[in-house]
Amino acid sequence: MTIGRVADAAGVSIDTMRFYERQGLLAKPRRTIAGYRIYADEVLDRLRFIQDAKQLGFSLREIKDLLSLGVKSTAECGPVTRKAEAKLAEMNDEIRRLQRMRRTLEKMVHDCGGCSGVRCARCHSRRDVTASMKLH
Amino acid sequence: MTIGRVADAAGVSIDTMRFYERQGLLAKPRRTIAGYRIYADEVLDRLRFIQDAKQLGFSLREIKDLLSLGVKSTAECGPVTRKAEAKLAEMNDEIRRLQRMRRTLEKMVHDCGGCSGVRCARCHSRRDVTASMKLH
DNA sequence: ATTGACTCTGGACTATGGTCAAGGGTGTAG
DNA sequence: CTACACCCTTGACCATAGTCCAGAGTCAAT
Repeated sequence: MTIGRVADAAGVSIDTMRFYERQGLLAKPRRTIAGYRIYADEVLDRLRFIQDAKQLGFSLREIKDLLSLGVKSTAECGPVTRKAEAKLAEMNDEIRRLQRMRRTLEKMVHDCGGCSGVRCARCHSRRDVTASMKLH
Repeated sequence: MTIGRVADAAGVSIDTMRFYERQGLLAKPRRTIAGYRIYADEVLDRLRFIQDAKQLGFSLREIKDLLSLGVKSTAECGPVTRKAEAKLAEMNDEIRRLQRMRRTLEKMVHDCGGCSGVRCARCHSRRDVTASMKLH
């Protein structure tokens, strides 16, 4: 298959395919004499894997690592599971961070009811977060 | 105050100060004859505001908007509240997105116990997310 | 033979939030 | 006077995940 057919079948752009190749997520395919890339069907599995992993929140860099693990070994899933668990921990941190931000922002909106402006000259000395945003 | 003193006092770098100025978050300060930036103390309030808003998850672009609202009007906080509420909605979306990803990833890790590799040749036709990552 | 669709490479560009370096001028202390 | 710390501007660079473009070559059909 040429790059265009693969791209269509996988729902990615030709540019994305070439980009993934540069990034090491797709192996360098063989070429025709003219230099056209020729792919075997398996590349579609790989592209599917990449898209799934992206949806799970993995970065391309992380997906590359996952792929290199999976390709090397069909006997142990430990490393993959560990990566997944590490990612899970990261995601939990990020969720908690967002939740903290949300609480603070909610509080700010709630405390504001009908006040006057973003900054309050009387707040200068208060250094809890949002002190400078606190409304009268 | 010169830029270096302000930067030290606010805990940002000189480069950051100049960057904020370019981005329109800090007003262009007056200059000495030699061209040195001279700041009044109020710039510290502004920098504090920026840091607080950053902690709340606002982008510099959004902070710029908040500042322009706050500066223009001391009489209405409606626009600010509305921006905060819009941000809140965005954050809720993002939290939910992350939670969905987390659930999927948790499921994948859980279903995996002791299996063999990242990709499974038998999964080709299953197109729910993680089909391509599902382990035997 | 020519048209149109496809492919190639290399490099520039997007947004975000800065950081760093080069090459120069300024200010102050000894 | 000289050294050193500070400041100036311009412009390049980091990661992320691509997108887009120019200019050239290729392939298939008419």
